[in-house]
Amino acid sequence: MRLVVARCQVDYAGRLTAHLPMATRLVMVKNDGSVLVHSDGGSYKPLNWMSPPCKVVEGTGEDGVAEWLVTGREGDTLRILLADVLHDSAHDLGVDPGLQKDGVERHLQELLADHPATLGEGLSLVRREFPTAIGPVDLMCRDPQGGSVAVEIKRRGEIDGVEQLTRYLELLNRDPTLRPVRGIFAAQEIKPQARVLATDRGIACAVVDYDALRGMDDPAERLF
Amino acid sequence: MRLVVARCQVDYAGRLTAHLPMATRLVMVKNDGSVLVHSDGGSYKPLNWMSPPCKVVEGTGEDGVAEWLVTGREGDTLRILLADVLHDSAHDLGVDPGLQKDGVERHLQELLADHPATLGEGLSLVRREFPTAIGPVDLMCRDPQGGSVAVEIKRRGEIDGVEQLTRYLELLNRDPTLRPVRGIFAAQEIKPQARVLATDRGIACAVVDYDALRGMDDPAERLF
DNA sequence: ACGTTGATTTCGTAA
DNA sequence: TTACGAAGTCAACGT
Repeated sequence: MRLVVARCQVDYAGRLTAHLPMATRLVMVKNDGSVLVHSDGGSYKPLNWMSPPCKVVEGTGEDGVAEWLVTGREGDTLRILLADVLHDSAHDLGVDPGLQKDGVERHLQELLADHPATLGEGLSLVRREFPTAIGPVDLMCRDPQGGSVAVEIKRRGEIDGVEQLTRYLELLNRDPTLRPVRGIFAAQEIKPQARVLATDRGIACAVVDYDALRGMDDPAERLF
Repeated sequence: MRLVVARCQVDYAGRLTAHLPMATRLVMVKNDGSVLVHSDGGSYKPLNWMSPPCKVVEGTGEDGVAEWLVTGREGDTLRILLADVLHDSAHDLGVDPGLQKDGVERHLQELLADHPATLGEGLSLVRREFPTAIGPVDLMCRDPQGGSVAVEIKRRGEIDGVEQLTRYLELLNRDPTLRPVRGIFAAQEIKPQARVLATDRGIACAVVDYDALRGMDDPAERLF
């Protein structure tokens, strides 16, 4: 990895065109050739960048100003003019062992599979990841009357999730051994527009309390 | 901005928990206190990070190993153990003038609002961002026969956009004062699958020439 | 190789 | 301030 701190101007041309006026920034060049231009604020997203695979050609423009031309796979280009180089160093980082995660949507699905009744009175689990031709339904349950209930789980409930559940329900309701199948859209938070669409399609909405579920799951974390 | 290259171990606890084993990486500390941990590959997204506003406390753990504790607003924490520091430098970057973009969907919508006839013979604009219960339709137009036409605009036309327009049309066609409403799916580029789906649903596709539109908009940019 | 789905998404804009 | 959609989204996973 190479780190360059310099006054620079950056121009990108690809799916869009973007321009950064001359200012002092960090230019990071990774081992695979990818380039990131960071300022001293914002979030983790660079001001401008080129994703791998790409190629960097270092040249010299007018007035002896260094010019880097980065070319991507789809013909997009990033041009960097380096006016004053304040720092330039290279480092051998080796291969990273990678990130280990825990606590994402998968976890929410596991908790709800253990406590399906929190989604609706008397619901019991049939199976998780119930297979269909267009992908697995998060949870398949049964209600006290013996009816089938398909559950789609999201961390944040938006319109896309309702669409997804709608597709599952359409398919499942063609199966005479399951029909009729109703749907529950479960999420930690449900956006108003998603709720409108779900209600319009006869899909119930369930807001899930992740911490409460975790408490039910692990008695040690209960408060009483 | 401070740049540290070091063998380090990183642990995050917040909305999820994440762990990075000991390895050599770049740790970037921005002026607002935000921290980014980058490896030498991947994309522009760091392996781990803390978004501003946050606070960094440098301490010393067992065996004299440096330990940084980064605390975010929502009580999430990032703990960094620095075993071997290979590089450590600080740089004053100042405030960045910011990025200028061009060519996004908004601009395309403005241009098409000014020239609706490029979408279909004799079309005229009723209004941009025509409101519905599930969100605004990009353009609402009227054809020479007085029929309503809903237009969904994308830079790249994919299946999601067709689904979106379908939802609008379904809703709009329930309104007796508008009915019947037909749809046009407009984009700079339309993926084959999206075109198939649109056609199947009786939605017309319009491929938009951004440069030509811009030329119509600004006579100075015309080539002839 | 391609499509689908999730994300500590981030970022902008309009209500 | 909030809420929503778009992103040069990226990345993991299944077909």
